[in-house]
Amino acid sequence: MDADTSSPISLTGNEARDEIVRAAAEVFMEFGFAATSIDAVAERLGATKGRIYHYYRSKAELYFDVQIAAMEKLAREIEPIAKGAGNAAERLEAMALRHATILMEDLPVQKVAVRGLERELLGAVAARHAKTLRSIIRLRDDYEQIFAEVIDDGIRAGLFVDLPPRLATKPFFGALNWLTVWYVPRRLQTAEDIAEIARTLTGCAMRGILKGAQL
Amino acid sequence: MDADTSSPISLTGNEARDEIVRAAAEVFMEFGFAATSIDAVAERLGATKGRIYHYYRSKAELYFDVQIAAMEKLAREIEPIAKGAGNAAERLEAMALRHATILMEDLPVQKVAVRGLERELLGAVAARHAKTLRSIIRLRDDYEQIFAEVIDDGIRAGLFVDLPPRLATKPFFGALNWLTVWYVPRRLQTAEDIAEIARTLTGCAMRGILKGAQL
DNA sequence: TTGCCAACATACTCCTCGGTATGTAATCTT
DNA sequence: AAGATTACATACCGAGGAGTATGTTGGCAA
Repeated sequence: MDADTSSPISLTGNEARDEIVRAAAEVFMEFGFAATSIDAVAERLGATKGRIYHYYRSKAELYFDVQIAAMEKLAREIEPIAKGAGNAAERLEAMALRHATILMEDLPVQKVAVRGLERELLGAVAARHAKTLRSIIRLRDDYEQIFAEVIDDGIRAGLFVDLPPRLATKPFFGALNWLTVWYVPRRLQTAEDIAEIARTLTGCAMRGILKGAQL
Repeated sequence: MDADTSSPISLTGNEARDEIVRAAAEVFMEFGFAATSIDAVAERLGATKGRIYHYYRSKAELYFDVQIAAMEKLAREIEPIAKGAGNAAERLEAMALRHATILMEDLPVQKVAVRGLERELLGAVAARHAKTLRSIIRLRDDYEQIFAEVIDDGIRAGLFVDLPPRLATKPFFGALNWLTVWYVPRRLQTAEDIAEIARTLTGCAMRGILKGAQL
C-alpha cells in the first residue's frame, strides 16, 4: 500500500489520504487556499498537523489532490455519457444534468475545483510546483474538451447555434458552474430538490445553445 | 476633502483613494484577498505601506472599497436601463450586454467583486467587520434584484420561461459572470472584440430564458 | 517666518502559520 | 520477542506580513 508519495498526480486513493482530502476540501471551500491553515484542516479531522504531513509534503500538494479528485470524479462520470448513445443535444443535456448534480452532491471538493487554481497559487508557490500545476490545468482543459466536442457535433448537425465550440462552452459551463457561487445546501433538502435545480439550470444552458424552437 | 474616513460605505471618491483602489484591485485579482500583502499593493503604486495606511485602516477596509466601487459602477449603469423603455426582453438584453461589457472593461475591480466575499473574509476577520460585510452583501442582493424584477416582468408577460425569478437569475448571471473566470484581456484586443464576446454571452443567456421560437 | 498639518516614508513589533525535527505507541516482520 | 516500520502527536523554528509608532517633507494659513 501507499505505492507512491512521490507523484502527486494520479495517486491510488489510499483510504487515509481520502479522509484528509475530504476534510481539506471543506476547509478550503470555506476559506480558500491562502487563508486555510493546515492546523485548521487537522482540527476538522480531530487530529494534528503530524497526521497530514505524514501523507502530504506541503499544503499545495494537498490542495492539488483535491483538484485531482474533483476532476477525476467528473471525467469518470461524464465521459461515458459523451461517448454514449443519442444525438448531440440529448447527450449534452444528460452530461449537463449529471455535471450539475455532481457539483451539488460533492460540493466541497467540486467548489474548490471550480474556483480553480486562480493565480492565488501561481503567485504564492510559483515555479516550485509549476509542472504539477500544468498537469492540473491540463485535466481541466481535457474535461472542457469533452463538452466542446459534443457541442461541435451539435453545431455541425445544425442543432446548435453557430458559434466557435470553445466559446460556446463558456456560457454553457457558466450557467451550470455558477451554482458553486450561490448554492448553499439546506438541511431538509432532498435528492429531488437537487434534481429540480439541476434540471432548471440544464434547461437554461441547453436553450442557450439550441437553435430554433422548442416547447 | 476627505470628508469621512469613519464610514467605509458610500465614501466620496477622493482621488488618492481611487488610485489606491485601482492598484489594490489589480493585486487582489491576481492573488486573492488572503495572499495579497499590503506591501505588494504599495509596490504596484510605487509607494510604501505608509501611503495606504494613511487612507485605509485595514486591508479588509481596502478590499471592501473595491467591492463597493464595482457594485456602484454596475448599479449606476444598469439601473437606468432596467427602468427605461422597451419590453422586458429588450431591457434585459440591453442590461446583460452592458453588464458583460463592464466586466471586461473594468476587469480587475469587477473580477474581485464577482469572486465576492467568499467566506475568505468572514473567516479571517469574522465579526470585526460584520456590519460592513452585511451592507456589501446587501449591495449585491440589490443589484441582483434589478435583474430579478425585469425577469419577473418578462415571465408575467409570457416572454420568458416560467421559473421563480430568483432562480432564473442564477443561470442568467452565470453565463455572463463566468467570463471573469476564463476571460483574459489580450493586447491587440479591440473594443469590437469585447463587444463580440458580450453579444455572444448575452445571446446564450437570453435564449436560456426566452420562451418559444426565435430566429 | 513660523507653526501646523496633510501626506507620505521608515523602522519596528508581534503573531500567525508552513514546515521540520523529534518523540512514541501500535503493528508488522522474521 | 526484538528490531523495524507505520502512523501519528508534540515541540520547535523561521519567515512573512498586518498593523503601529515615529520620522520627514512640502504646502498653507496667519
